[in-house]
Amino acid sequence: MVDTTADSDLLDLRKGRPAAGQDPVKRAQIIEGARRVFIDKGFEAASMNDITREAGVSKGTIYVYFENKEELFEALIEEERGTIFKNMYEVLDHFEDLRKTLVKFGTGLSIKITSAKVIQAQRTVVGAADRIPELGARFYERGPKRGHDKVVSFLNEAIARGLLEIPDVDLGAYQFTELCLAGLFRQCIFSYRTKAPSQAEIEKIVTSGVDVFLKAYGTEKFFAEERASASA
Amino acid sequence: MVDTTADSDLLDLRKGRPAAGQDPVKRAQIIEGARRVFIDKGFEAASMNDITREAGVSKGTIYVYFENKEELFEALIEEERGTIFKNMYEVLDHFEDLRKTLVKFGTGLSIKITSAKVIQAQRTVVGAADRIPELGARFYERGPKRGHDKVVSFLNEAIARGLLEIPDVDLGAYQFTELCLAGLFRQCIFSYRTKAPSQAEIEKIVTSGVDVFLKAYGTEKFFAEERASASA
Amino acid sequence: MVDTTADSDLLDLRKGRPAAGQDPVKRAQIIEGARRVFIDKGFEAASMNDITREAGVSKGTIYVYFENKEELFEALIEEERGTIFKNMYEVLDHFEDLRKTLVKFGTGLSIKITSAKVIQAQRTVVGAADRIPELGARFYERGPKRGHDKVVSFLNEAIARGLLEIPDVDLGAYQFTELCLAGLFRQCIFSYRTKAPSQAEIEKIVTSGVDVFLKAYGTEKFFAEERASASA
Amino acid sequence: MVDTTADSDLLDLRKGRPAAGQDPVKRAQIIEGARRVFIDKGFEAASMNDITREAGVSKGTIYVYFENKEELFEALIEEERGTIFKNMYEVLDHFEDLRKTLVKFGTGLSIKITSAKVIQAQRTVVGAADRIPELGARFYERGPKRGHDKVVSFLNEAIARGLLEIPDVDLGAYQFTELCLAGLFRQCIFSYRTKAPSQAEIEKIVTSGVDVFLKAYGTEKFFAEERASASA
DNA sequence: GATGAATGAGCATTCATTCAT
DNA sequence: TATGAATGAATGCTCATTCAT
Repeated sequence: MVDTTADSDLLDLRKGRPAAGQDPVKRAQIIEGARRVFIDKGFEAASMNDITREAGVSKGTIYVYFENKEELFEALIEEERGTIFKNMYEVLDHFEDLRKTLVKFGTGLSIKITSAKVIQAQRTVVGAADRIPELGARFYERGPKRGHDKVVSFLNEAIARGLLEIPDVDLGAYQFTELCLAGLFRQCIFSYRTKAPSQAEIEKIVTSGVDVFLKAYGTEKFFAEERASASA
Repeated sequence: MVDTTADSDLLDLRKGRPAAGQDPVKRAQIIEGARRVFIDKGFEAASMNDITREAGVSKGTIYVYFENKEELFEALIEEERGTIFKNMYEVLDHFEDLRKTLVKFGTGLSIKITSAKVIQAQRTVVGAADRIPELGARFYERGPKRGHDKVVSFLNEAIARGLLEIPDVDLGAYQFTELCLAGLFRQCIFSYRTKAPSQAEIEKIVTSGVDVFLKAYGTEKFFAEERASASA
Repeated sequence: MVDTTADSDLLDLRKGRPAAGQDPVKRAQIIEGARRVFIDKGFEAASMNDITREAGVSKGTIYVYFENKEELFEALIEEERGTIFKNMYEVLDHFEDLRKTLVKFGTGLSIKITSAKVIQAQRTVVGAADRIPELGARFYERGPKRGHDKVVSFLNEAIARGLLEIPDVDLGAYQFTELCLAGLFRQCIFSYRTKAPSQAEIEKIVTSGVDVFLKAYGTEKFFAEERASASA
Repeated sequence: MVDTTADSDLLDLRKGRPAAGQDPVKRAQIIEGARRVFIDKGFEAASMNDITREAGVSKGTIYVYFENKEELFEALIEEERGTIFKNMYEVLDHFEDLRKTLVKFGTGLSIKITSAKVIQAQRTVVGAADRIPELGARFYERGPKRGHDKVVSFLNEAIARGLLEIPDVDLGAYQFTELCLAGLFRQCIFSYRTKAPSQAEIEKIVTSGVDVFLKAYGTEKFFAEERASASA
């Protein structure tokens, strides 16, 4: 009410009670409870009571932080997406050896996407996408789509360097991604596979996928350079 | 339990009334109603009343034929799977021109899998897969998996004929399928795409996919034959 | 199940279970429970659970018979209105002695409108009219308004017979009704009076009200006839 | 309880901070917020949060000044009553031309009582009267009843002057008031009329009402004087 | 064996009230 | 003393399931 101290900064460090719906700790607590319940049961089957119990906050409090069930779910997915796709594309930022980069990136991508946690999250989004299509769309747009764009950029760079020749880069990027996941995504999401593929399996798939990709799109120059560096 | 006594109701013209939950006509009738409702609304949003109405049978009767909503859904999916993947693989049965066959098969596959109806069904299965993992597994196993096996056979035939050279045929088959769907499956299932891709788009993707596949795995012999038939 | 007997008539007398939402006994039971609760607590404060308990039927059943709380309340009011205003206007149907008829009618009207039960019902409607104005409007329209129209007809008859002379018959009818209730309605509805006025009190008020009304609107002819019949 | 100690907070410039729930300024502020919300939404639909916002005080503070929602509402009605009926009866204080005075008073009364705001307030009181009968009673007693007494006084004055002859003055006063409202009150309170009647309509009703009243109760002397002043 | 009326636990959401700060 | 974040009982309503007919 009076004179906040002079060193009051961008971060409000006062120990005072945070404003309604503003306490990030409580927010995180709710999201964490929601994660457990939504991931475990799916959107429809999850009840706000379950979340209340799991989060250890009262019903009313949840509704202070989130307008309704749908918005809470969206917030969770937003978080989840952030976590999932974080750092996934860094390896594409510094252009070095083409094949190695593609393998490294493809491996990281496949591991992430087929990890148990991420598969469950994706299943939940897919299940909810039926009733809230925008939600699924938003998830795709800000997750996989963004990644796709990064791949396109990277491929363009390789084309500029004369290492690749791709008639339709956009399509090429999709092909690359799919080759890295060959079969895994569908197997996981339909729970035909009940646990994530091993690193070895993924590496085998990705190596082969990259091989196919490069055989199709690699230029003479690329193969010449590869032979040269191999004999070196 | 089967033969009801001779004084069986005059109205029942079939040979003896079937035991409770045993009449296959009624069963089909229920499944048909369930199909319309589940596909239209998804598992959670579908109400047993809707199904009752759509199937034209009473609530009680449904519960004689199926333990509960979940079991009815499972039965439907079992059926649906059969319908979806039926005839999809016929084109692979008669080996003719390799590239043309692959394109034709790939196109049919992509159209089917990305059709609104099938995407809906898959979304529902995925959504439910979390709670009933066997359901998703069974769906995959008897649907996509069986198709995959057909592709493997076909590729083996092509290898036998010296047209392809594939180190890991199983993996190659996955790669082929994924190349035909490049990006579409994920876009559809997350409802980033809200309607099925056009035939033209699919054809473009499949043509490119087959091209990549053949560049990677086609033998000298294959390309020689292709050049020959082209110049003919 | 087949062949309802030949004498099946307009009234379905079968003892079979009535269709959903069609059993008039159950309907009456629900309405009766609703009456007790709504009248006791008012629209908002009455809970569907209370009504469930009071009516001795399950929640679901109420919702089979009535779309929602509001509609249940409307149905109750509809009934209530019917009960309240039934037979109230019969006395106006056979034109006899003017003054006597007016007194008789006015007395009946006042007794009805100020009876504890009716006052409570009106209070409930008024309380609800705030949130559901159409409801109050409908109550007025089909209750008091209809009565008002009957009074207008009656007064027109009297005018035609040369017994009354009223510049604005519509207004005259309102004046008559208000004179019969002089003060009572407001006193009752605000619960300034906690019990219904006595018959004696009402008779006194009505007699006086009719007197005022006739002094204002009675014709020479009317008074002449009255004098004549008095001296007879 | 009143005198807080000398070291009272520097910020409080008033003579000692009032004891909890004792500051009349804050009390008025709360009542004012409550007025806006209760009148706008009715008792049930008004939320304490709305009032908090409208009054600009905290939830806790309201609960220091008023035990609960009901009590706050009661306090408001107490106030409101004062406001509504204030100045309504001034016109009766100076006896001048009888007919004109009655018309003027009747018009003012009808306009007030049928104004949207006042109807709203009355509806709310009526709605609540069932649960808190004393509230309605007190409202009537200190509002309409007090007005009624003023009318009685005025009529007695007119009787004393030989202008009126009324066997039962108390009843006459009720009759007069009702004649001025002929039909309007019930129409408004049941929301059959959704907006207040026009000044013209009220004037017509009141003029007619006063006419009826005077025809019934006016003395020879009154009519003689009126004829005289008319011909003057 | 079939029916569909009835059930009541369950849902998402609101809001009067409390109490730590 | 004043605050407003947190509470959780209560709301209207739905729907999978049961069981008397």
